[in-house]
Amino acid sequence: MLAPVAGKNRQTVYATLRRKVLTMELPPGASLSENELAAALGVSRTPVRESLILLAEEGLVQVFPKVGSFVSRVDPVRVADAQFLREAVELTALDDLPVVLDPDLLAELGDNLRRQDQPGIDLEDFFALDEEFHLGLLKLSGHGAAWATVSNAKGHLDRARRLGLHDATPPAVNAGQHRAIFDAVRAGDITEARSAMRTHLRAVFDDVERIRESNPELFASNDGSTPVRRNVVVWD
Amino acid sequence: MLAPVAGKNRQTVYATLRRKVLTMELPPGASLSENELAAALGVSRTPVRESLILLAEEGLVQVFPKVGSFVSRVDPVRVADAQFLREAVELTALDDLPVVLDPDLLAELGDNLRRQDQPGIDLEDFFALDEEFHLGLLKLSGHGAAWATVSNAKGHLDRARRLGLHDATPPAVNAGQHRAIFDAVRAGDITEARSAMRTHLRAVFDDVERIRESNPELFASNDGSTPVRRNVVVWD
DNA sequence: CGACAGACTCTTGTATACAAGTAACCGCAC
DNA sequence: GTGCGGTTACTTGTATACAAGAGTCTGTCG
Repeated sequence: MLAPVAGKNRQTVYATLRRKVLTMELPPGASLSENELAAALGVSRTPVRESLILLAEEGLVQVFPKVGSFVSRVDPVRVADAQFLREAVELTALDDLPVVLDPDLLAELGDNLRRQDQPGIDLEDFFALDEEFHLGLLKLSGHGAAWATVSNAKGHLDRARRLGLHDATPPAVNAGQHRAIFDAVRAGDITEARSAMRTHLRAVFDDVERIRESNPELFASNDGSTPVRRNVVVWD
Repeated sequence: MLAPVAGKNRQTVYATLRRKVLTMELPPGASLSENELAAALGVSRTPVRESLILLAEEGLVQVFPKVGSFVSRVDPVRVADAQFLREAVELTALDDLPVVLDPDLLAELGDNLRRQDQPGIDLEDFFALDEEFHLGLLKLSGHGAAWATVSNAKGHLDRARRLGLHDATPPAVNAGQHRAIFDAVRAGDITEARSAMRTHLRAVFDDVERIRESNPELFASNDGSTPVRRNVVVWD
């Protein structure tokens, strides 16, 4: 059951639905009836429908005319695409690092890393710090604006990571990789920074592959056929 | 005046409006009243509105509640962002080129280059070939899917290029740069390919800067202030 | 002549009504 | 039991009605 939201505008509905999809509260395959969502959120179909159109544009939702709307399964092709895009952007950004690094951003990143190292850290908190860390690195090279594109493209990747908590690399290991990148960046060793970043991103990608093997039902088939339509309605 | 479209569905309306914005038929600052567009296209407000929402998400349109919707001015920040993204993706893709290149794709690229070399080629045709060429290079390295993201992000860049035809690098020069990239790729010289690609993309970026100097009214101010709202209605 | 107030028009945002089609379900015939 | 046909409920797509605010224009008053 979805709780009604405060504001009844489209932005709120969109943000709510997007969050629920990304956090797997609405898992892949879940049915997203415009009428049901509108009733549950206490608004009319219009803002719900417009939100679904945007989510469909991001690939997080699939709309089948006259049939229904469903949360997308994780598409391996899109995951690989996001992985490549992310590597390309984050590695190239390292090449553009200025000689003198912004001390404020450096301090922020250092603080971020310290928080990542907290033992028993909540996974949602860790993901948030992870996002912030990578965004911070991009800002350091003056390409913070590119994060929006990367973030948008890697929606599928994130969903898989959030789900397969068991099979994923533990936060402590990720935090260690983050620190390796950060140390190399601070030392001005671009080559080492690139290497560490590549190792880190590849590890994330491998996580997704492991998750896929243990939770195949959340992934789309990769045989190039038409996407699955009728799905189990997992929600409620 | 906009001619009515064949199909009355949203996809058609969206494609029509997007094309008119990208080709500058609807120039930056043009007013986009949902009612007017609906009447002109022979549909209701609904598909028009949904199309405008998508275009706004791409940054091609700005919507001011209770005031109006307008074609966005070219935003230098977004242009630089798209430039960085494009460089990152296309250069990184070159690193991933396989040892043995797909002969079909090579033939396609060669044919494309021949068509680019036609003297007195129409500029719209050249832009189409340009797109196809860069997409082909990405396909060659197995990352064709990334083009969608690049293409989406570089909307602002394309608009500027299409407009400032006078100040832009002539097609023949661009075609020459394309051929230099292609030759290096075919020869397996990744370093040279990267160099040629960088030169080419930087030239495109410089074009935009020249266009900006001669057509400042089409660009948003880069002082970080709020975007211009009331604009000259260029259309009709 | 200038400034201010109010009406009016136009805008987007939201809610609702209608249209068209799909798929599931139920009952009947065999 | 099994297969088939019709009905029914539900889906998205589109059109329209209503709401609320912003901006302009005009008339009036000082």
